[in-house]
Parts: sequence; structure tokens; C-alpha cells
Amino acid sequence: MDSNQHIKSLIHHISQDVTLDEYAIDKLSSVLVIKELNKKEFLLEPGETANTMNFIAQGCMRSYYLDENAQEHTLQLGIEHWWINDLYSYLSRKKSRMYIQALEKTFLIQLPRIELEKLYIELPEISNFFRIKIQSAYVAVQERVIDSMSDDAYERYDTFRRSYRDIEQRVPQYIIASYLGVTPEFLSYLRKKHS
Amino acid sequence: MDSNQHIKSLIHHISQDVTLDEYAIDKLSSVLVIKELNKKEFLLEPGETANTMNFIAQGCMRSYYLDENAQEHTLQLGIEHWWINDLYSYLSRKKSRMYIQALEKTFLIQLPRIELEKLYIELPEISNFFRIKIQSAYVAVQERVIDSMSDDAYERYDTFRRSYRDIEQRVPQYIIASYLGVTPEFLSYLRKKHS
DNA sequence: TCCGCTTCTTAATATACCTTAAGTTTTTTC
DNA sequence: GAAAAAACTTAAGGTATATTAAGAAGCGGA
Repeated sequence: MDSNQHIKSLIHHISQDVTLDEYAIDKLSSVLVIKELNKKEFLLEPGETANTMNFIAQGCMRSYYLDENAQEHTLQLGIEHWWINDLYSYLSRKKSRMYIQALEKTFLIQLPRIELEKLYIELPEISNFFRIKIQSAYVAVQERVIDSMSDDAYERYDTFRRSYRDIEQRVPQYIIASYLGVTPEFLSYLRKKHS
Repeated sequence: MDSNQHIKSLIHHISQDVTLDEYAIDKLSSVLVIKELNKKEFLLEPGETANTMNFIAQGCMRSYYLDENAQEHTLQLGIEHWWINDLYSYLSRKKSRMYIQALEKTFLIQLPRIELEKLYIELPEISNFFRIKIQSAYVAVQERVIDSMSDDAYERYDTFRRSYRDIEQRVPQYIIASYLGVTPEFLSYLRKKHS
């Protein structure tokens, strides 16, 4: 797939929520940056500042951080047509504590923050689009808080598998464990117990 | 404090993030609804659908739900100048599973969804404002996910106290426990142990 | 095709947090 | 200001999940 195809898939993605006219599409296209990452390559590492919004045109990524015991905790997983970022760093302009890493060879479409801020003013539909996207993202994270408080680990695993079957099959178990908030050993034990 | 004061405080709150001209202020003011709630009164109960955005002009509120064992889990706490809602229900138009309850006598300013959708089109600064607000809310919930995965219960309690000292002093311990995801008994034990 | 690296499993021991139940203190109500 | 209700504490015993350590299985590169 070439760059134009990737860009078309982003335009199509945005058009599912808001209406873009010719002018908006041209404006938008002119600021997009394509980025290619190899498996295990990092888009962002602790100490850096997030400067772009990142749409996954093709591939698979995750964001995670290390706690004080150097344990990995996965915050976000994403595949084609998902967005991935450290919004804390992007919005606050502060250094990130997160790693954002490709789990497969991945093609991103990036929207630089400076350009995006200008687009928000000139093209209200773009501001609208991101408002709608982030509303859904907020609801999804809140759902995760609810799950983590109500359910035991196996139920969370089961919910995860049912919700993200296509992701589950592309990511190693230990990353899923670190997303669910359990050790790989305990997840392995749960899988055996329920099989 | 009378209604006009409450409305002024909302306008002032919005003006901290975006610029509102006379026309926008008039338009906005014309759709606002003031709602008064007594202590323990519910704004929303399971089975109802959220139809408004709710700004706390004065008072204290929380949202919570009951899990399958009828345990309360507090999702959101808020005081003056915070927003409170079940965004899942509001955005999806589906029935809520949540209670939203006043913890003190509270005055809300409500923005009906139908009117707000119209404002988004006519006044892009309003769409912008809610995009900015929800971005911050997303970061805050994500921070909560991070805390719940890295820290033990006492650290979470400590972080909560440092971040929300003004809230901590207005709500009972058992609600804070249900926000942190522990039993009131265990929180009591932790408080003693660390005192 | 084999080696080395990454991922997954097993099991024993340890710990954070829960459940239950009872008693105490604080707040609300009339 | 007394009675009732709500909130908080204490403690014993139980469960879910972590830790450690070792080995097995799968997989990518020469």
C-alpha cells in the first residue's frame, strides 16, 4: 500500500463522523506526515514530548510505562484505524513517561500539533471530529475503570477477548496480562483453570 | 446566591478556555436550566437516560454504580465548577447504569443535549470548549488507570488526598474507599497503620 | 537445521485485600 | 436533647493475586 492509500483511509475515517469538503480535504492532506516503524521500534520514549496525533494506517502499536519496580503496564493497544498517543504529554507539552512502540511493522499518519491547532480554527469540522473521537475514548477508558473495579481477573480477560478478538491474536499474552493488570504467570494459571 | 450569579459563574468558567462574544453569551444563556438538588437527592438513576450536560454551580456530587454484589463503586466526585454526567448514556442515548447523587444541597446549571448540539454548529467556540474539557477529563481518567495499576491502596489514598483535599473533607470515608476501589474496613485499617 | 531469544507454564510460598461481625463514634432528625 | 441513623473502627479468618524460580515450548535468524 502506498502513501496515497494511507491518506485516503484517514480521510475516509474522518468522514464517518463529520463532513469534509474539497477545501478541507486539501488543507488537511497538506499537513499530514507518513511515518514507518519496524517491529519493536519506538514512536515515543520517556523524556520526549508528544508533538503529533497518530493514526494507525496499518500495523499494531501499544503504549506502556514502567512503574517503580520496572514492571510494564500497557495503557493502550491499537491496530489499523485506531489513534495512539500520550495525550497527557501532547496536551500539557510536558515530557512523557510513556513508551509508544510498534508491535508489528506499522505505518502511521501523523498530524503535527502546531498544524492541527491552526486547523481547529480554520476548519471547525476538524475540532468537531476530535471532540467526537475523544468523547468515545473517554467513555472507553471509564469502562475500563468500571471493569477493573467490579470484575475479577478472569472476567476482565474474557471481556477483553470478546471486545478485542482481532487485537488479542496479534499480541503476546504477557502484553495482555500487563493491560489487564495481572502478572503473566497469573494469567497463564487462569487460562489453564478455565480451559 | 441567585440564578444570575450561577449563570455568570458558568460563563466565566467557559471564558477561561475560549472567547465568547455578546451574541454567544446570549445564545448560550437562553438555553440554560437551573436545577436545585437536596442532599442525597438523585439527578440520574439506573434506567434513565442522561439528557443534559451538568455544571456544578454550588455543592457536591458523585456518580456511582452497583456491581453484581450490590457494592457501590464511585466513578466521579465533583464540587463547584466541575462537570458531572454519565457520558456513556448521554452520548449513546442508552439507559444509564449509574446513580448521580447530590452529597450536599447543590445547584446545577444544565445544558440540554438537543440545544447543545445546535450550539455546536452555530458557535464553534462551544464545540471547542467541550473538546478541550473532555481532553482533560480523558487524561484524568487515564491517570486513574495508571494509579490503580502501579500503586497499592495506601499510595492511592495518599495521592487522592493530595490531589483533592477540598473534596476529601466534604465526603465520607466510605465514598472515598469506593472511589479508590477498596472496602471501608480496609481503608480504615490503612489509615490507622500509617498514622 | 540448529541456536539463541522470547514467550509461556508450573508450582511453592508470600501478601494485599476482602468478608463478616461486632462495637464505637458521629451526625441527623424530630 | 434524646433517639435513630449513618459512618467509622477493630479483629479474626479467608481468598485473589504476586513473587520467585525453574523448566518447556515456540520462533526468528544464521
